[in-house]
Amino acid sequence: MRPPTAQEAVLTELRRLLVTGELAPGTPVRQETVAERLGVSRVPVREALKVLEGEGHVVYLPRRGYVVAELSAEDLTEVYRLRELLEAEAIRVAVPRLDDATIEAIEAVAHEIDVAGRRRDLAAMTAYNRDFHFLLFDAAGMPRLSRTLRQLWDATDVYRSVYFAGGANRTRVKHDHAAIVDALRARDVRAAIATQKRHRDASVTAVTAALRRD
Amino acid sequence: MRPPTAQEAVLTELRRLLVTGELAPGTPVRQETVAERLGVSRVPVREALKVLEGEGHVVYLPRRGYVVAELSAEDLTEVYRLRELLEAEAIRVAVPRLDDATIEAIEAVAHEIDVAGRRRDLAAMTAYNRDFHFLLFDAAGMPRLSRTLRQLWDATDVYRSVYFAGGANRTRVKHDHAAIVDALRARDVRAAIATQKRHRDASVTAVTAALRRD
DNA sequence: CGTTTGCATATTGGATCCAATCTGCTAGCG
DNA sequence: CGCTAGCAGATTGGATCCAATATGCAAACG
Repeated sequence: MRPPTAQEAVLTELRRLLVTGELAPGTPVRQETVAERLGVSRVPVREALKVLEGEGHVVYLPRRGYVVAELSAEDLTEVYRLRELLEAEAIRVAVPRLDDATIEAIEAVAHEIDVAGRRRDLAAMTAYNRDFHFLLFDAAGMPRLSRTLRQLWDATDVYRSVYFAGGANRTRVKHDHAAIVDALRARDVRAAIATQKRHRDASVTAVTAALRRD
Repeated sequence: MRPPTAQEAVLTELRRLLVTGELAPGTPVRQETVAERLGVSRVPVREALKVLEGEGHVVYLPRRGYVVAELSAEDLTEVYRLRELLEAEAIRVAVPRLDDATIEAIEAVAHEIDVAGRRRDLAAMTAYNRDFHFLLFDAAGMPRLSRTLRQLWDATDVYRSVYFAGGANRTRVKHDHAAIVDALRARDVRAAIATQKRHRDASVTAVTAALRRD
């Protein structure tokens, strides 16, 4: 019963279609199609699309409609560079503020990723992975930073799921996350930032490779 | 002319109302009121509001409507901290890429700020001031960075205009801008970043003071 | 006297309808 | 044979209408 309004329901569903790739980059989004698929009129669909436009998931061409955004290789590098700067700041602020309960919550989520990985549940993995990292980022207590980081993560969600698909990457992720948790426990800011950077770099090369295959 | 669609016209007008403070922080935005004031229906108004919601200019409460966002002191500090990180990156990338024509354009805009200041034209000053800084930022060739920075600038636009109101600040701004241009001419990244930081810090203290007066 | 219930009004959310524009195809022209 | 004009269908943008919910006030109740 979460969505009291239809626009939110549409938004949630469109997001799902976008991250799973069912709505592939480059394809136009027909308002009528989306509307009747979800059993609503075009009005809430248009409002949801405006939100997605602001997040960069779709591009809007007046009188022509909305098209699923395509990510260029340069755009991808830029996203990861900005993540590097902002995630470092988030970790810098968050680590000294972390309480034990939060660290344990983070570790618990890391375990969930592993469990989801064993049953090859990609959707759950990406969702838990996000939780893992944002539990840490949010602990900085900087809502605007969190929001900006979420935007950057959103932009590459479609492409990042390919990273989890590879079995070799899964063990790597598990190892990286454990290393991050260790750094948090030790309250070691430098180690946390460095580990997070290595972790991120591993995924950017994988995603870049996936992007080139298009 | 420019706005082929009504939603864009509404968006532009609402932005103006927000930046000038005619729509003060905390006041609810009545869709009907905006609609009839601009001679359109509520539909394009709602789409424009969704964009502004994404930018953080208004907050949306389902079934209750939109309210002009208020900026807390913590939020302000956060915005400026993020600007510090991202503007440094923009300058780092942009300065080595700057050609003489761009530097002269930047200097020309600095002169325009001064001219506008002499005739006490606050609106023109803030607009030119923005041009001055974003000519530099955009030169980094990182569109997503530019977009993020614009969002951060937008968030504090209402409050920043008070800074330009003070005559003492005007001469300070003139001096700072000249120092920035000098650093650009010398292709001195460190100096440019340091100057920009001092410049920004001066405004944050002024804006914080203005905020407390609320 | 304070609290709560019920009702009238204001306001939002969504559906439907119509106008404007874009797309693709066909036919006419040079 | 290629190119342009124009027409029909598709699609978007916007207006209007109706339903659902929230708000404010007043009267009834404890």
